Amino acid sequence: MTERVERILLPVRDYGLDATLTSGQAFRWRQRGAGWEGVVGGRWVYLESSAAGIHAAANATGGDHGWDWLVHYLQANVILDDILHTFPDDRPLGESVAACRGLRLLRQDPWECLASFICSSTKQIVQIQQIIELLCQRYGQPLVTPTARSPEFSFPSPARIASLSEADLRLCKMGFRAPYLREAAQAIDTGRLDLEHLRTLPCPVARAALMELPGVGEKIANCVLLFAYGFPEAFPVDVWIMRALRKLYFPKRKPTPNRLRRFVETYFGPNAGYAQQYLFHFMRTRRDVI
DNA sequence: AACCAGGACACAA
DNA sequence: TTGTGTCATGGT
Repeated sequence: MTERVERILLPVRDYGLDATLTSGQAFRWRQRGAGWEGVVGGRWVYLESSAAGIHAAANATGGDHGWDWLVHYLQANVILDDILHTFPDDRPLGESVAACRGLRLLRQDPWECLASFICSSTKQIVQIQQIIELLCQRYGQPLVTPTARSPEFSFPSPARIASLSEADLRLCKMGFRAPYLREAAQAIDTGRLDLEHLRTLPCPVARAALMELPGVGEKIANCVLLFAYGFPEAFPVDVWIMRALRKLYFPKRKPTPNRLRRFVETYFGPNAGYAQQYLFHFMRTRRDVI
């Protein structure tokens, strides 16, 4: 089939593309040449940053709303300084911001984000990437890509995954998470959970709704609230963040879950989720410092 | 080669 | 409420 690649320059400042795409919030970006190749909203995309901004290449779609979908995904219209100014002024956060210049939060598709993080529990990021890639290769739909390029696949829909057996899913190396993913897909496919409706709800209500799903606890729910719905106060606490918080802010003895919740939602301010992402990426890339 | 990974859950005390 | 075992897989 024929395809035509369109290109654009998004003139965005303070955008750390590498940090953003490798900070464990999205799992389908692969380094290719000087940039990154991935799939957004069912389209193949190539991104490369330069001093002028982000160069993007994607298939022509028929000119509906131009590149709005990509600007929205990248959150390229967000004024990063406005976010950073709301952070508390302490040393670990200051070092994290300095080391992770331009780190952003993406605005992902809720289903892909939810499914990805259901597969994430006690897995390293590289393994999560492998699981997601297997899932897409096996059960996604082939996408139009530039010629002479390896085939890309869409992220399988809730209906598609709901139609699979647990054994089918285990072929993607997701182990005990397979029944969780299957049941979540069924809940959404049958309409028992409406992911679009969650956008309109207050953050705590949306969190409670997500946690109704098997295999979705507070941490995974917060990842979806932050990375897909854009609730900037959602604060996922994984093992890395827990280690950082205990060492930096609770050196005496470890806080109870309730104490920890109250701390992160008061201390880090209205954009606690952004602060969390900076601490997380800093911890994982400069392990020696903290 | 042990140890651990962007956890959740059932169950014990 | 807080602690422990279990689940599956493979990277480091």
